[in-house]
Amino acid sequence: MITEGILREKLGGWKRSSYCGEVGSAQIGSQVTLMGWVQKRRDHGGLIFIDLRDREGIVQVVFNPEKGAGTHEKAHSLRSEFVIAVKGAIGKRPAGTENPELKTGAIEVYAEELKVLNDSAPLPFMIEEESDVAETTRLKYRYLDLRRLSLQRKIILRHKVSACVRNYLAQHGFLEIETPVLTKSTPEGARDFLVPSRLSPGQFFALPQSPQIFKQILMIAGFDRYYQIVRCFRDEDLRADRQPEFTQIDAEMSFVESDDVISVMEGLISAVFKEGVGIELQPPFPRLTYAEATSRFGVDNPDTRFGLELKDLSSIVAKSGFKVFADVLAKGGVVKAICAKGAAEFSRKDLDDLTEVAVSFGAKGLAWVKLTDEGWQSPIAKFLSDEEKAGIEKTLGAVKGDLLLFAAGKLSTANTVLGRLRLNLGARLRLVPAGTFNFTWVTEFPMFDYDEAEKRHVAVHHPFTAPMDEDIDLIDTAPLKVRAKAYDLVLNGVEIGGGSIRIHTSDVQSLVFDMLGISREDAELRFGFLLEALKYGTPPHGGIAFGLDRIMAIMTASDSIRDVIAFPKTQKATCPMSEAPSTVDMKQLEEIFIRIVKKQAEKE
RNA sequence: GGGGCCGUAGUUAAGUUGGUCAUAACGCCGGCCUGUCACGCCGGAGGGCGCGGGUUCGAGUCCCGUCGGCCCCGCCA
Repeated sequence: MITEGILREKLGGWKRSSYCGEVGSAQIGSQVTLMGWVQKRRDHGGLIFIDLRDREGIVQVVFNPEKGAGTHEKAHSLRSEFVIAVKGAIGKRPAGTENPELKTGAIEVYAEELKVLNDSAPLPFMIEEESDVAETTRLKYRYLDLRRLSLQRKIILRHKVSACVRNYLAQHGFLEIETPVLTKSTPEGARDFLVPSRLSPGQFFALPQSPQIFKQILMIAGFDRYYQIVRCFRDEDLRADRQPEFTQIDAEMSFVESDDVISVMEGLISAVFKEGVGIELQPPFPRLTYAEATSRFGVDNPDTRFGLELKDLSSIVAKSGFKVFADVLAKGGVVKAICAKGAAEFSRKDLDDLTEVAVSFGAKGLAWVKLTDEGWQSPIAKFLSDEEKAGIEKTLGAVKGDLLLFAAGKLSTANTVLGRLRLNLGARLRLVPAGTFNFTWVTEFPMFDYDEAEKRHVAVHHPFTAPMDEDIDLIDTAPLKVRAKAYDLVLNGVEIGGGSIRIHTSDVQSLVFDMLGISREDAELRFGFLLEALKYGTPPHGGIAFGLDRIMAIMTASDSIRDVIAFPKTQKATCPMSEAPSTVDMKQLEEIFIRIVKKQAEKE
């Protein structure tokens, strides 16, 4: 009896005959042995119903006092999440008692023998399909959270996708080769996680932000095609789609150009989405150049599931009497706008919200126009001529009932502001169709960007990306005009992967380092082994890396990648379950020659 | 580094202008119940409102600070 000490029986040679979720009408009449967790007990005093759960699903077990009083008595003591084994016969449920909600709802198990393998303390929260429990609590008891079938299905699907990736890439000649986790810090890019070396006092390993250099070295070594499903580490602030450790599907190929990589990877993504969500994608996927993507959608990761594209009105309002527009244009800026169909009825509050969005992305303010029965309703209407108004309406395809939103300023600012407003409006107006997967390659990224804070050029992709052949002479003269052989794959407005053709000659690599303000000495110190390797017969090569977590999040319609990672971290990069990170013993610190320096506030 | 939202029983939440407001549902415990699957019915236990100050005769309710969570900007080659 449970009340007099816990009853915990041994398996005693019992073998499971199938998973709970796998029994069905086909087995009616046959004997089964099932093992799993008690999802729910419905005790009628006489009949007792137990929903028995394992990773494949739930089946109803019936305990009847007339079929073994001892077994029935034991069933009475069962509680949620007790671990049990049941022997019995599969039977068709009596007419009218079928449960269409359950996959196994046509049948039930008539229990003859029961073993209570383990009990369970009362739960901190219920194991339910859909949970509204606070995420911290769920993460603290992640093993319970993961028992929820909805979460198990996501983790299981992730496994299937990984298996599919390995299968596809192996079939296409890619070799799975492991690269070091303890590696060398490369100051370009994200902040590194550092690991002190006990055997080299004062020196540190870094956890890889990606296996970038190693996979290039593998190409130099002649492996021709490499892949790895690999953990990467970046010590930056977290987001819903960013974890400090995340998983990449990483691949590299030799003797290829951009189109070759893209083509093989379209096959991979198609295989993965067939496996994952059962849809047949139709490669080749649409492509946009970076210039076109930012011009039409405002961002380099365009969500192409809906329209609401940006239009340039600069030429129309070039001689405008509206000072804000005129001033911006005089300074070389642009005036762009979007037209939200049917949004003329937006309230003052709606417009305030949109203005707030615009300002948060760098706008000075937000000019708007409602096209109503009375014509232009807008704070700026009086500054614009009829001719200008007509031109704006024509360019935007605006009609009565529409709302027009304007951004004036630097091209990049105007694009960003309208691009983000577009996304906000897309959600607000429910323009985004559910269940669609729109893939777009974005190509011809700029090689360099200018970092105002650091007063130097930085690589938009990474320092090993090759420039486009026709732009190579611009590196010295007009670096910001140089386009790279880089490509991102965007799915529903989310960057799910990116890659490039790499520089495979040491002279071009040195030139690019020069451009990035990395001195010869610095380059030698940081990437010396790569520069050295490039000298010894490096084949042309390129590759790509996909964010597996993001792909899985989209496939499973999850709001956060935390839902597709078995053990994710909180926004402060902690693990509520293991309570990592934590302090360590002084002895451990001494061994690695580390001393903790307290923050000023703590000293006092 | 910054902005926003949140923190009341195991869980999810309600708590008016500060004064029986500590409340509900689910869960849990006990009892009854042979067709339930949000089982039903009866009874019961359980928190002092994230933490620390302050204002007040009196504070989940106001103020300050702090910790934690989530979303976002910066950051993330």
